[in-house]
Amino acid sequence: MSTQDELRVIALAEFTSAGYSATSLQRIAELAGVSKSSVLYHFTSKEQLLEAAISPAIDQMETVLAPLETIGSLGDRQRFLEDFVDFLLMYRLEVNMFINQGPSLVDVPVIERGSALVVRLAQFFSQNSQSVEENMRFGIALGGAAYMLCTASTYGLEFPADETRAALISIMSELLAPISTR
Amino acid sequence: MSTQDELRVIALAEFTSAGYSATSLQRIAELAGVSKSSVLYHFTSKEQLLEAAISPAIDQMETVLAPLETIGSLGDRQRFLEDFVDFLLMYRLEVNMFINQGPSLVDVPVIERGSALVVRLAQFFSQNSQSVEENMRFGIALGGAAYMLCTASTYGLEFPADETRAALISIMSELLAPISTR
DNA sequence: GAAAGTGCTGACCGATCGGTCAGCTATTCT
DNA sequence: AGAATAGCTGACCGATCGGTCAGCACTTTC
Repeated sequence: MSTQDELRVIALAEFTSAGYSATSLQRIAELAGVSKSSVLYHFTSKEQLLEAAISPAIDQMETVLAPLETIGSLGDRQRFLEDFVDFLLMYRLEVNMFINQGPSLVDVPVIERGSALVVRLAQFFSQNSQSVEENMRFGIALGGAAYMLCTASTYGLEFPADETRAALISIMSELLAPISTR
Repeated sequence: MSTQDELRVIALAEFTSAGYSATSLQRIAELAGVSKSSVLYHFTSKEQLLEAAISPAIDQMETVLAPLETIGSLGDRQRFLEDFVDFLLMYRLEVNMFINQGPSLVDVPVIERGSALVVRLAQFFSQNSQSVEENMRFGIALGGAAYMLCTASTYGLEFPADETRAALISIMSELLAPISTR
């Protein structure tokens, strides 16, 4: 792995666990075994390092959300949900960071891009219902999943990957099912 | 409201929205219309200001969790859940901060106290089941509720208080119901 | 073999951080 | 009236922050 890739991976892990503003370039450099100057050679600023760390996840979310407006049958919906859960599992660090720290990182372009996607997703899941509960079910599913996938390990909870996937799909299906099928 | 109380309220709001480490004492002082020195007169350090800001919430959580081990009937359980939801609503800022930034604030005593309470709560809701899904339902309910109560406003969502309470109780009851009743 | 480019470094910069301290003002206590 | 206390302040401190820059070693290109 190139130094640049290594820095991106380390930065993502630190940004997620300690927080963006609490993570110094110096610390990232030390963890990577290079100098701070080297970090700023590969990335022109701390903010650009953040962009590089999470933009692949936002790109992938864009791809996963592409067929959103064409979902028709319940089968379509189930397939989309599974793809979305796979996305959450694959990019759990990025998602957690976006969910937890996104609101304090407005004006970072990639964060705004992600926010727009979340709004689009929320609109889909509540388009046939303006009820408070319906909107809250979506919020709890999204925020809860992001929380589970990262923060849970704080309490020493570690789950097998396949079981995690199955459980997540099951719970989110339940939370996000159309009213008519509940 | 005394200057001290005002500082605590402002600090809590800023810590929650911008993050603990991203919030400077200077900024808190400016928002309160006093000098930075004045902040450090009322609170001996930034960390102690954090303690003062969230310890009332942790105290209240301790009170709410007190009857946890004596819960017997489904009625007990329902009453506890309602009390817990009321606690979440009352201390939404503190809870959000604890959930989102707690893991990066270990070694702060009040955070550790809160973590112990969450562990105790998790054990209750999964004591009769070590299944992955059961544990995840708890995590999603807790993390999701915390997310909804604060971050959702980022996306311009604002719900009436009473509807929020009812919906939250309904959703969390569903997520945390004993397996036997599902 | 000179020139150009890549990866990386230490020295250094201004700004800001959390925190200390002496001292000011106004109120309260004796 | 005088002493003590509470509330608050500006000046200042060392440390650390993100970021700049000249220059080093090495490889590739011409």
